[in-house]
Amino acid sequence: MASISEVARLAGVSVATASRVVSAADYPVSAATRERVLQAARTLDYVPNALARGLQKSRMPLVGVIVHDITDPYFAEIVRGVEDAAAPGGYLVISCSSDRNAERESSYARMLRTMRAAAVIFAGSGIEDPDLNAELARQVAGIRDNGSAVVHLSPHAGGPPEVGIDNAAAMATMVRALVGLGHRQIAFLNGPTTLYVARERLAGYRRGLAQAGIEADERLIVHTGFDRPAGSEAIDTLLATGASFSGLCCANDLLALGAIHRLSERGIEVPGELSVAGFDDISIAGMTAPSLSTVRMPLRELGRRGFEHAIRVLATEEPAPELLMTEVILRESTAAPRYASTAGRNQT
Amino acid sequence: MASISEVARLAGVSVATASRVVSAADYPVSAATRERVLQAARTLDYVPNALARGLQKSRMPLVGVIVHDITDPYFAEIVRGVEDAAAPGGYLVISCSSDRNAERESSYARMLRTMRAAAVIFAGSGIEDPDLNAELARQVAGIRDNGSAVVHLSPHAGGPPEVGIDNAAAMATMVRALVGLGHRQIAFLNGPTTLYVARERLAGYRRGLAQAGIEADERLIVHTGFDRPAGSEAIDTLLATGASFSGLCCANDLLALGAIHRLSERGIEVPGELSVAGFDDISIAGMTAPSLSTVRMPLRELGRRGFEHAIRVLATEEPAPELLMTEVILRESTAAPRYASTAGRNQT
DNA sequence: CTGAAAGCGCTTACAG
DNA sequence: CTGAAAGCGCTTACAG
Repeated sequence: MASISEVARLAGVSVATASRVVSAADYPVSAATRERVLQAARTLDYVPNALARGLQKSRMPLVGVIVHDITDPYFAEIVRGVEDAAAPGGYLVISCSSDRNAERESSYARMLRTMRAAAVIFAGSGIEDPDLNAELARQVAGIRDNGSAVVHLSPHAGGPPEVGIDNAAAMATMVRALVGLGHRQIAFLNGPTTLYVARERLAGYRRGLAQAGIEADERLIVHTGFDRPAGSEAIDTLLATGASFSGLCCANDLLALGAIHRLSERGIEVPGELSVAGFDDISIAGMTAPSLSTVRMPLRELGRRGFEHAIRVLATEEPAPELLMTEVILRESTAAPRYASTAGRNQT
Repeated sequence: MASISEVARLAGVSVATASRVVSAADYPVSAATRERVLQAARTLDYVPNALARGLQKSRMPLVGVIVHDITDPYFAEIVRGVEDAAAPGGYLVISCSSDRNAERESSYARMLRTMRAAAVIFAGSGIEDPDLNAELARQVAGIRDNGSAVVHLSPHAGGPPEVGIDNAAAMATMVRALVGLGHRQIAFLNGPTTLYVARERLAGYRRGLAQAGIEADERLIVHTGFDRPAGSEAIDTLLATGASFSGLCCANDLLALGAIHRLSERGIEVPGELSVAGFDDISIAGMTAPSLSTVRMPLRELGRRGFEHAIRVLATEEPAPELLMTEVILRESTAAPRYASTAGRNQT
């Protein structure tokens, strides 16, 4: 691999000058010299060594995105948004799947720190775990210390996200949408209680009911995981309570999809007998049968804006937190209750 | 950020010694000295600078995975496999979505080269495009020149993958499985003809028919894209031909899912009136309604093995190419044809 | 077992 | 507009 000194030699200039033409776009260099250097770089297939430059700056054009699982479409979409925003500026995006394990999050944060990544974006919700969060906080402090940017897209131990949405308000709106359809007995499949985002969505569920003047029935709230199997299992749990309900709000789409699958296995019609709503609007939400009513999170934009936020932090701009818009999308999985609004499906 | 020299000073040793204890695990250092250095590193929260080390080695523990789109579950799964294999060794994984644009592939390859990524894995099929492939070949040569590893998981302009599957054989097996169910008229939704993998799968379709003694009907072959909308559109194209068929093989799962969706919109029952099969076994294939019959590609393992292959290349081991096993999985989207095996659904 | 020193490939004051 | 030189933070022969 040709180095800048070889380019300089071939062009008959100093490495300082060569460096200026290949890197410092605006530094004054005579047109003739510039041309000679560029020509030399071309003939040698010169590719600058980003490590040498990064060593100077103590920062690499690398942005780590810490996700729960890149295989979860929610996160894939966010990562794609980050990529789209990052690529034009020459930044590369590192995917870090933590499986919601705080230890792995810290470990990834440390590796990112080691490589002096310019930015670290926490895409998933924070996990409640005092010990490990302390370790994570140390890594985050170290990253910031280095002048790198840290951005959260979801609530976490340290507080609200720098770029995010209002989870509680959005969930409350969805609950009210179901009420608007005529539902009064609405169950809730919550995500892991150790996840800050799940708490917010649960709070939103309660708030939505309260706003509609409906008292929450604790039997209708099931705490589970955040993936499809968890949604299936939760249905069994919910039905076992014997409580009646005609609507079901889920803390995310994957839960809703799992729930619908299990409901179909148990011969319960959606939305005929039960209306089901998700949250996130992952890409497959519109493609399932029935298609899923959900809260649209601007996932790709979230990734994009998260990166842009980081860039502003790197420019020491101290950008203000941003709240992105969400939208309730009613598709095929929700409908007016079949019976009178006070009747639940278990009410026989 | 504390540097190794600060650690050395605090421990009262030379930087050479400090470096040896924090990095060269096996280099002989007296126990007492080692302990003092470790202690110093701890109190200073020393995090080694991977850039300085990478500059030495001219290689960073970074592996770039060039995918068509990280949002496509096929690729997300592969990237996850790479992550799983890479993390234990301290490698970080870079996601590069090219959108099947050869220019963006080259651009990513160049950036990866700039950062001296230790490995570059091409997860998606190569794209036929002489000009751009020449540019891509230059970048790949540059990467190899640097001592980094390049691994393909799918066929490409340069030939077969280092780690992959036998696409043609697998598709032929699926065709024969449909024939085994009683189908004789089997249509094929092919991916983009510019993708080498699509060609192999098409060849497999033809081979499967030939093996079953069935002559291919060219009207039953539709060339389209590789995503869901392409599958939907292709159904319209196919039905417009008026040709009759009772089975449909698709070059990938997304196509099959799009096809099923459109079929349902047009009131054609799957598998009642038409059996549909995909290829890849992406994670949602088993969760759709009807669940999708497909060829299971060991996606995650492919990613894992791809990384391990790269590691062996880095150790100058010249590993042999690997062929991973596939498996035909018959789920709900395929069944015996409703009418006599010679009857197609358009035969009224 | 330990250390002094060169060098990896750049960038950037500083001087001219 | 151009160049000599220091320095970013490590690793690694080389010498002892």
